[in-house]
Amino acid sequence: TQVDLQGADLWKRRMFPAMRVKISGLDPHQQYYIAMDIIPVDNKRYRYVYHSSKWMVAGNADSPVPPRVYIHPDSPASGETWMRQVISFDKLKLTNNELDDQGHEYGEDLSPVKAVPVGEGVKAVSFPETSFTTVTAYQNQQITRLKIDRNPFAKGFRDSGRNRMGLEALVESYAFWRPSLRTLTFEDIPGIAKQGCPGSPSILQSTASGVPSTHAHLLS
Amino acid sequence: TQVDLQGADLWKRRMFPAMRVKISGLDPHQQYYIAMDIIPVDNKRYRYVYHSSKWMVAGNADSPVPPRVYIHPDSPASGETWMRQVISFDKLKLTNNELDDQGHEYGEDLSPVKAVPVGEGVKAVSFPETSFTTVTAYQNQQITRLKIDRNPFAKGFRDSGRNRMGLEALVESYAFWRPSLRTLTFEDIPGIAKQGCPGSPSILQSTASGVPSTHAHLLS
DNA sequence: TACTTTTCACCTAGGTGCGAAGAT
DNA sequence: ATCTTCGCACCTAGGTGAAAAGTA
Repeated sequence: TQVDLQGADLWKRRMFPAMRVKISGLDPHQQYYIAMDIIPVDNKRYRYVYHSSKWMVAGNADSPVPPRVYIHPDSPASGETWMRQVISFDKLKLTNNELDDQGHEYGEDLSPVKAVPVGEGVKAVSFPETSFTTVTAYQNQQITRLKIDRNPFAKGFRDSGRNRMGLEALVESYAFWRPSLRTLTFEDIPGIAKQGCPGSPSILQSTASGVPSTHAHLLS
Repeated sequence: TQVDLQGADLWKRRMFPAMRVKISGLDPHQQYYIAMDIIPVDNKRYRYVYHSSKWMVAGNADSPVPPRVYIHPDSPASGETWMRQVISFDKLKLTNNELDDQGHEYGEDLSPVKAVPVGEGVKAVSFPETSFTTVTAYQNQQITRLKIDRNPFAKGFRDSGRNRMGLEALVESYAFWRPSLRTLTFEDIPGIAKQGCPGSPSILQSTASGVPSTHAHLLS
């Protein structure tokens, strides 16, 4: 999935199809912290070659960034509360600014290994299917349309002239801003993932891609 | 202080000069719930008589309303967290709807005695200086001006033609949306309280007045 | 040129007082 | 008539993609 980290505030931009997780197996009466971090897939940067419609290696990633963790704002809460409904990380913000440590996120770490959350009784789970690509401009018109059609804040760009292909009916059949269980990816939309859109782990220009993962901090 | 519970959504209206409290003496490592409720001053309703500029008794209050408690959204938090900064109840909403129990507030109880929060180790503190009057229309132009000048959301009504008396300079000298320590009342604005504006405990038309008080719930 | 940062029109979401419309 | 409720213009606060402006 491509994530736009371009344009305006390169400072702080939400990750649009937000990470949404359902948890089970917690102690209902125990208090938990739940956090999320992002790990780079590799240390390369990519460039989109238009005529071949592919991502080509275009150098190495920026200098490694100290790992950061986004603690879910509902933390701490009881296991009962966490398990009651889907946990959404929709307020997490991406940035490439190394100085920003206001609980925001943006991984450009070298090591592809989880190493961030230190402490007692910490359990980390990684979701490879949530890997995404940070871009400065969407290189796929289908992705642009998805972003505009499904993000409420992009409604201003929804001129009906943009939706013209047959895929629009399928997109519309999905609930608005209600992604599927674990997380909303393009796999949710039939036809897109299978066409092989160029959104797998890779980089464009200056930003890195990574694998968001959730970490459940078990505290006393 | 008069609180507008009129016009649009009689449903849910914020209490504008919000209740703001600073707490000390808590156990820093203990978890606390902090809540607030409102208690009626009496069971009468009042009418503003224009020529005499006074509130006159105009009947009895509406049927008693089951007492409701507004739990501060930061609850639960450690004593250290609570004591670190001023606790603001600016998201508390007033309503006269008896069915609304979505954590909203509006007291029209008969008993002037605190009785709401039951539980272990509950401490309740009442602030008589925060008594206010719910009205359907502001009966005092100075109050209207204060509401418009100091509430960011009422900026659309700030035509400079309204501010003309000498009091405006004093109002402007105060920080915007930063009331004094315990709570923002008209006592914060020199000249208003001393002129005896008709905003002491009393009622206009259909709504009740009350004394907001904070209750610290000490839990394990 | 090539890349980064700022700006902007256009939205969502919600809080104001006021005036019109409804209800009794 | 009086009282209640609804609608509305006008704000705050913040999230979009696109395009302009800045930077080397």
